[in-house]
Amino acid sequence: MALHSNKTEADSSTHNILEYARSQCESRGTRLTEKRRQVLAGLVDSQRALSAYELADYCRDELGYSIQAMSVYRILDFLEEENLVHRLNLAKKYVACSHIACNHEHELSQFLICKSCFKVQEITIDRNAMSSLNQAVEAVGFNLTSQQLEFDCLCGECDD
Amino acid sequence: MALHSNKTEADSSTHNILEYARSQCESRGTRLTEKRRQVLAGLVDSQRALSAYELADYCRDELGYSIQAMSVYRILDFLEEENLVHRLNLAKKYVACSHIACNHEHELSQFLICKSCFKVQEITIDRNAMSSLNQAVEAVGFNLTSQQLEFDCLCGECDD
DNA sequence: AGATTAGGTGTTACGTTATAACATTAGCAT
DNA sequence: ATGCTAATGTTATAACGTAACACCTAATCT
Repeated sequence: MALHSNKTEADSSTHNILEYARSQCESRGTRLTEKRRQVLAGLVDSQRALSAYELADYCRDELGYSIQAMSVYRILDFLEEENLVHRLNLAKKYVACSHIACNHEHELSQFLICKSCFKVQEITIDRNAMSSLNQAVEAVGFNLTSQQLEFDCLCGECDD
Repeated sequence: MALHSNKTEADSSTHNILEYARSQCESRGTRLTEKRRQVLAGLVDSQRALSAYELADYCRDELGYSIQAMSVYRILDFLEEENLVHRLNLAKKYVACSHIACNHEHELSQFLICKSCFKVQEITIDRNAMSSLNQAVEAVGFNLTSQQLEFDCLCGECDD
């Protein structure tokens, strides 16, 4: 029995995503280093939103990778700039972009975050509703800093 | 010159709000203690969103009240239960409810938070837009935990 | 009034998220 | 190899928040 499970991090979908990430970075002239690949793999693999510290633990405990929490922060910053992960301010956690391996240009999406189990669901809100929101905001002299909104939710499993 | 400015915390509008808070607590059988009154006064007086620690500093430096940060947390919890303040999760700060001194039943409101100066503006989003948002959320099996949404913004003064 | 009880506040310690600063290592170019 | 830049390791610290316990004050009961 191994010291850690080291399960097949690279199952088919994870593998596809990492391949996409590699080509994405290559085309942008950035480097998807081994550590960065591992952090992204951990986040994809977990299928949840994780804090930087939780992600460091996950990489160590579930995948056998050793990455310092401080490095995780830096790597998450990098991955966010590459549009591979999203920082969720409300939950103070991070998720892999659900559209990573999609070919189509991704729509502007919003994030539903289960406050209990931290599953994250991306949705795309009706254009009229978004435009009505933007109008209401502008009417009082404000502007949204991002159209990628986040909403505290309960998912079906955690809701009573 | 005094050790602190101790400016007239109880200008007319602040005074009205504190009077409202007192009657509100009285009718609910809760106690608006001196410390609680001071914390609320500080938050109203600042006219911004403040963190618990910032509020403790504000009370000390601007109003001459000495309140421990830990007590501020407890008092903010109390004031939130009394519907006198709102916790803003996105900004990790707190604001006095803008409708405190209004007589009319307050509409369900959303909070626009300037990420730069932390001014907070409450708006009420179009009913159709809110219902369309709720439908989109429910369509994927989630539910909003609160209709009092928060949006990261820039206000007119801070926006370029 | 005095005793009892509950509520409120002071105090200390700790947990979590995040950043800063500097040392060290790895990868690349000349 | 030399040197440069990027990436990571390491340590310290800041900001936000909670937990636990001690102490004090206010309300209630007899």
